[in-house]
Amino acid sequence: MSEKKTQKNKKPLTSSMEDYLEAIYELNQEKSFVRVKDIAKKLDVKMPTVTSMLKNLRDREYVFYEKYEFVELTKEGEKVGREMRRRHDVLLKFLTKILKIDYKTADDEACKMEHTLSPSTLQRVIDFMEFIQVCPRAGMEWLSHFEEFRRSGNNPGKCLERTSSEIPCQVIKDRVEILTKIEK
Amino acid sequence: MSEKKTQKNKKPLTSSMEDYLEAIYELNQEKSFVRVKDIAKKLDVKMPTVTSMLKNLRDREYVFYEKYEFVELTKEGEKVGREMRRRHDVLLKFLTKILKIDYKTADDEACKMEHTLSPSTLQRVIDFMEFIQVCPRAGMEWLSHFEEFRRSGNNPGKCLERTSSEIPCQVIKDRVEILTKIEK
DNA sequence: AAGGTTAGTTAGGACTATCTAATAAAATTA
DNA sequence: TAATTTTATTAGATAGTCCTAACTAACCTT
Repeated sequence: MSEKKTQKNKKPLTSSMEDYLEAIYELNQEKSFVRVKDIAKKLDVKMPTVTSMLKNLRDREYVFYEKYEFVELTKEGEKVGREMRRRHDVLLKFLTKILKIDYKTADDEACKMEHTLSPSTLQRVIDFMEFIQVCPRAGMEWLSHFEEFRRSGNNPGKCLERTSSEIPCQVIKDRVEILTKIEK
Repeated sequence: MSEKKTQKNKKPLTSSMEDYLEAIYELNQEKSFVRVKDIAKKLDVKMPTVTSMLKNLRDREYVFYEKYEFVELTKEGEKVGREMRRRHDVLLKFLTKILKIDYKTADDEACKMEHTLSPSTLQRVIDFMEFIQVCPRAGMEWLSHFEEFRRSGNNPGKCLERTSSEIPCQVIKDRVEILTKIEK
């Protein structure tokens, strides 16, 4: 019996903990050292809250932390921080580039969503964005009609007009394919 | 300056409270009377947790509740419950019909997302789905290529082939450029 | 290097959401 | 109706996240 210490004692992280790790990850990229004050500011909490969370994260081995010293992420902590950042970016892109939501709102929403979506759903969002880019019937030109559509009170409008040109472009088609593969 | 009681004492609801109101709303539609036990089961919590939440929601005037009696939503409570259900449905549709996520997963994700999205973002999701339906270049037939696209490891495949002759070279060129930028 | 400013910590409290164990009321059944 | 079962409540505990107030360490600045 007994959960061995080898099992690494992994209670799952809460959303809040993920926020802290993401914040530390970002600050670390900007500054190379991370202070309590900056974390507090970024997350809009008071410093004592940060201190107590750091102790917690230290116990769980996501950060190195000794009092009055700068904070550093452990390997595991960095992994989580980077993953949260990646999720955030994916969602932000989706919200701004596909749904055409303004940056500030989208950024806020992404913050909240990044904790809830499962990896597979997130991947599906990525795939969908890629599909829109690559599929010639969609693409950015098509998507631009979405804005029109909304502005006109969800009236089909120009989107109903077909494009008429019939130039074959095998070469460019190939390039699309190559690009798609490169991202993998 | 005193917050008048006329102002209705509105602390914002937590996600958890929203869950309870949604659950009660749904149970009410199935059964006409709602018991503590059923709420507990639906939300996967123990009965005492429900009891204490009901007291809380009663204080906030979202439910009528007297001990040992059935629970009912107030007008306000019903409004919230219905709204949560609506949000859930919108997200479920988006996840299953657009992103092609399987029902069970989508339902779980919708549960989590319904609390975080702002009304305006949710509306944007609705508009986007409508746009896809209405715009002739997209539509369900187009969307069916998304499944193909994924299955083939995100290879444009048929989606590209069958329409490459309809799309002007310039559009595809632009798309290549955009694709390149977005992945940066 | 003394004194002030800034940054960080400790102590202690509040609130939410959950649980278990014990108890009590309501419903069912024999 | 009395006994049993089911449903619900109370009491008390825990974990997590946040706060304010008071104190302390580290850092500048003269």
